[in-house]
This record gives sequence, structure tokens and C-alpha cells, in this order.
Amino acid sequence: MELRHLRYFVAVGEALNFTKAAARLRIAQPALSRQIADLEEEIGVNLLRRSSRGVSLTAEGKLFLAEIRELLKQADVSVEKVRALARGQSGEIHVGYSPLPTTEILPPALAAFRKIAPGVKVMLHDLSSDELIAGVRNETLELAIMVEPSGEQTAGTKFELLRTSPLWVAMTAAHPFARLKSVPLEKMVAEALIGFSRKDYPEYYRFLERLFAPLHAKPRLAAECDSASSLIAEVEAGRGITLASPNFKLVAGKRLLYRPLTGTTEVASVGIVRAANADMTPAADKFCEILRQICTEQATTT
Amino acid sequence: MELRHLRYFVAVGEALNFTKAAARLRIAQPALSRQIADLEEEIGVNLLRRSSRGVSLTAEGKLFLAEIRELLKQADVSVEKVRALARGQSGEIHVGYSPLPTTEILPPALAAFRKIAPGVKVMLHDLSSDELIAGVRNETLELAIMVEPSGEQTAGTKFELLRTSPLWVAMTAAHPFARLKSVPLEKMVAEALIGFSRKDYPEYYRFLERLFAPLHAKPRLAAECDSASSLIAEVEAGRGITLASPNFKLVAGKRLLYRPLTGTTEVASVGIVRAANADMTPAADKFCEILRQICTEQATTT
DNA sequence: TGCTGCGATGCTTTTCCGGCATGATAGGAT
DNA sequence: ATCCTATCATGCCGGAAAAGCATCGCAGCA
Repeated sequence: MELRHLRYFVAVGEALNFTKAAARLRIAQPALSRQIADLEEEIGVNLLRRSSRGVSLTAEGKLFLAEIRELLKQADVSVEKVRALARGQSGEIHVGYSPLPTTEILPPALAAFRKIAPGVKVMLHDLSSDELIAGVRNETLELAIMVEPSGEQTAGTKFELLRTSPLWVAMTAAHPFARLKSVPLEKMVAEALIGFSRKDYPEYYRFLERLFAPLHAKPRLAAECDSASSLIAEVEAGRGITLASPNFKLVAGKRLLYRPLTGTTEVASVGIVRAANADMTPAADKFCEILRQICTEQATTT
Repeated sequence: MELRHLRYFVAVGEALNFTKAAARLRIAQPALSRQIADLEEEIGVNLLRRSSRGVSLTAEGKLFLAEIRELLKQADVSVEKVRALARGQSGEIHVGYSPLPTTEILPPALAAFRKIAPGVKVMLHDLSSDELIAGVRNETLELAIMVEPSGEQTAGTKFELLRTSPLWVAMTAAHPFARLKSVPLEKMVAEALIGFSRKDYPEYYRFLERLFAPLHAKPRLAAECDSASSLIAEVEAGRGITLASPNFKLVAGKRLLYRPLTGTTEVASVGIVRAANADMTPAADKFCEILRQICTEQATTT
């Protein structure tokens, strides 16, 4: 039994006339007769009552017609579902992200993506950078939006830059730096720094090392925090100062003072991390495209 | 797209190996490769990721596999449903009947039929004889169990005798006939009869005419009733006497007296009425067979 | 570096689908 | 009564397409 038989039977069942059905199917009437006869023989049931005035459906034929109609419709739907998935118009993507560097990117991206691909469910995963990388590698995440990974994190992944942010320094009003207009990197060397924990955010520490490398100095961490809120609290408590990005200012707001960091060309690089042997799904591709759009827009309007 | 493509794809999706899938399908591997390639081309989606170590399903392939499995299963179920219907193991039949003549036949028949064809829904229709005939003619009833039709009722129908019953006369204890051991037909001529209404039960009146014809007499109806219960009430009230079958005695019981009717060879003939150009469904055929069995059993055990 | 297992490709064979011509049948018109 | 016509079935043939066979290319592995 092939779909052809079923399509043909539906045509006959609707036209109740072999000749007309054959015309509609664009085949000759004898060919149709044969196919229907084959079908009936195969399932071993008389589906039609032939007469010289046309055909009528037997009770079995009526039942079969109804069943087959449903089946053919279902086949179309199935194919269409798969096509929609292939076009990135359905399905789901898992997007990992670091909350702090993406506060300005993610919300508009989600909104824009929802517009162009309303059928795609976007599953967000707020994870530490190591977890993000791991997720991208084992393909539980189609992509991650985060600061540029470094060191062994880069293996098996590829990074695409979305935007860079200048670096600032955050401190309390009581700190000596508060009187400066900007903070040169050299002055940072002697300061006690508050940073993210080396365990959960290894790339953060590596970044600090890279930042101080030109001065042949090492960062001096007074505290390692595992979240932005505790980091802010530590700085506010006067335990030390910290590096800040424009986004950081959005989160911490007026609780702290901010000064531009000078004496370095380093910037905070935020972008998309994907699996290196990328077998990108169309939906994920679209999402990346949206991210690029959002970032170029924000870059030009600023 | 043909079912062949879908069956092949399921095989590949399960084996995740063209060679093994081809073996299972009993075709050569290249043929399978080709068919799958054709399928992918037709729906325009890559369903499989090929490698020299085998194949794996893409997200689209996974979705398609699940859909297609369901579809193929559904196709099998549909065919099986139709076959069951053709074998008389499912579906429904509409059986008309006259309650009075069928009190002993119908219940055991239903029970026996339920045993051999539990999937068939039997719809019972208690109708007047004219309605039964009409139902059989327009095929809203597959069959009717009733007394033998006569006159124009027989047109377009055929009757199959199931059983005959001797005729009795029913009366009150106060009636003169109550002192007789049996009632000869000649004595009935002068009596006031209670019968069924000529409008709803034309064959009943025709039967009476046939009964009295040898005596060149006509039945004298004192009352025409439209149901057995009102007829019994009329007789009990002493309005007249009535013809009775053994079944009638079962219904009316001890409220009346019964005497055998003699002087005639007429009997009450109960049987199956079907459409003449019978396109009998298997289920209805089975039901008729059951009826025959039940009646021959009852005839021998009596 | 050969070996092995995999899927793809080129070519041939076989199957079977579709087309044409024709047959069989039964209403309906003349 | 007979022809006409509409309908579905059958016989035969050509061609499309499926299946088979041999072989290639590729990649992992010993």
C-alpha cells in the first residue's frame, strides 16, 4: 500500500466516478481502475460498489475514506512541521547568557526574535561562564552570550564579537579615587580589588591578569564574589574597588561612584559563543542575526 | 512522497545505519540511499547527518521520525479497522422488530451475537410493521424481525421464516368460550373481536381476512388498539375476544384465559425481513445466522 | 599504511505505473 | 427493439523509476 493508492481512493470516493476522478488526478481512467483494484485486493475488502452508472462507497469504503482523509492530512501536516522547523519557524533553542554583560542586549533581542519567529520557544539559561561553555560544547545550548572566553575555554568553541565596552572603576564616595576625574591603570595596582570568584568565573581572573600584564603586575583580590549583588555589597562596604562596565553601572546605580579607567586599551568584549563544529539550527542562526542587528543599532545610536 | 519513503526512513532512523536498515528492509543499500535522498529532496530538509561511521538524525529528522512512526501506525490501524468491519467484527447494525412476536427470540439472539461479535453495536428499533418495512426498504434497517408481511408490503423485501406459532383465542373467564376445551374457527365468526389498529398494523387485519376467508366471512372488530397493552385491557374488560399467540400469553399472563383455535391451518409466521436487493453487511449476516440458530434450538428443545 | 566499514555513485536489470485501444454492461433515447 | 452513451474493466506496450551490482571515496583504526 502506498500513499498513491490512498490519494487515488480519496479522489474516487469524492467523485464517485472513476472517469472524473482520473481526470482530476491527471491520469487515465484505466490506470486509476487498476490502482484501486490493487488497493482493494491488498486490504482484502470491497471498498466500492461498481455499477455502469458510477460507483458508490460500501460501508467499509466510507470508513476507509474517512480514515484515509485524516491520514493524508496528517502526512501534510507532518511534512509542514518539519519544514517549519528547518526554516527556523518552530522548535526551541536554548540560549545561555551571563546576566550582567547582556542586560542591554538580551531583552530587545528576545522581543525582536519573537516577532520574526513567533513559533520558536527560546529557553534562557543564566549560568556561570564555565557552565555556559560546557553547555555549548555538549550542545545543550545552541549558543551563549557572554564575555569573550579565554584559555582552555576556547577549545571546541568559537566566539563572535558583538560589542565592546570601555572599562570603568567603581568605588565609594569615601575612596581617594573619588576625587580623580579618571583612574589610570598604574594606580590600580596598589589597590585592593573586589572580583568574581576564580572558581566560577575563571575568565574574569584571566582578564584581570591580561589587564595588568603590561605593568608586570598581578591583581590583588581582596574578595572573590559569586554574584554581582554580593560584589556590589563588598565595594559599597569599602572593602575595595572594582572594575565596572557600563552595564555594571545600570545594576549598581547610584550606590557607587564611577570613573573611567585609562592607561589601557583593554575593553570588555561581549559576544556569541557557539560550538566550533557548528551544526547551527536555523532558529539559532536567526537568533544570532537578531543579536548582531541589535548591537549594530545600539552602536550607531549611541 | 510515498509510504515507501516513510517506511524506509523509519528503518534508517532506527538502525542509524543505511547498510543494516537496507538488510532489514530486504533491499540493497544503494537503493535505500537513493530513496532517502529523494525523500529529503522532496521535503527540502536534511533529515540525516551522514558520516563514514553511520548516520545520525538532525533535529528535523527526529521530529519527522516521530511523526512518521505515528502516521504508519495510524495507517495500519485504519486498514485493520476496515478489515474488522468487513469481517463483521465492528460497526453497527440497525435491527427493527415487533416486540410481541419476538419476545422469545430477541433476547437470546442479542446475547449470542454479543458473544461472537462484541465489537458490533446493535441498535434496536421497536416500530410498527409499516415502519419496519419502510426502514428495511430505505436501508435504515439492515433487517427486521416481525410477522410475515403480506400485500404491497412484500414489494422490495424478502422474508425468511424463523418460526411459526399455533393460534389461540384469549378471553375472560366470564366468556362462554371459557367452557370449551378449544375454539373452532366457525364459532369465532359471530364474535366481537379486539384487534390491532388497521392503520398501524395493516398486515394484522389482512391476516384476519385470510383467516376467515375459507368461511366466506369477514372479521368483526369491536375495537382497534395501537398497542398490546391496550388490547389486553379491552379483552379483560369484556369488550370482546382476541387472537393470541404463545407470546401473547407470556405478556398477558393470567389476566385472561386461553383456548387453542381449531378449524384452520393458519399460524403466526415470524421471520426476518430484508431488502430484496440485499447488500447484506457481514455483521447483519452474522446476526441472521444467530437468529436461525436460536430458533432451531428452541424448536428442537420444545 | 593497509584494512575495514560506511554511504554515495554509475550503470544495468526489473518492476510496475500510466497510456492507449478496446471490451463488457447497463441505462436511456429514438 | 435497437442504437447510443456513459461507465468501469482488461490487454498490451512503452517508459519511468525502483532495485540490484559493482565500485568509489572517505574516515577511523590497527
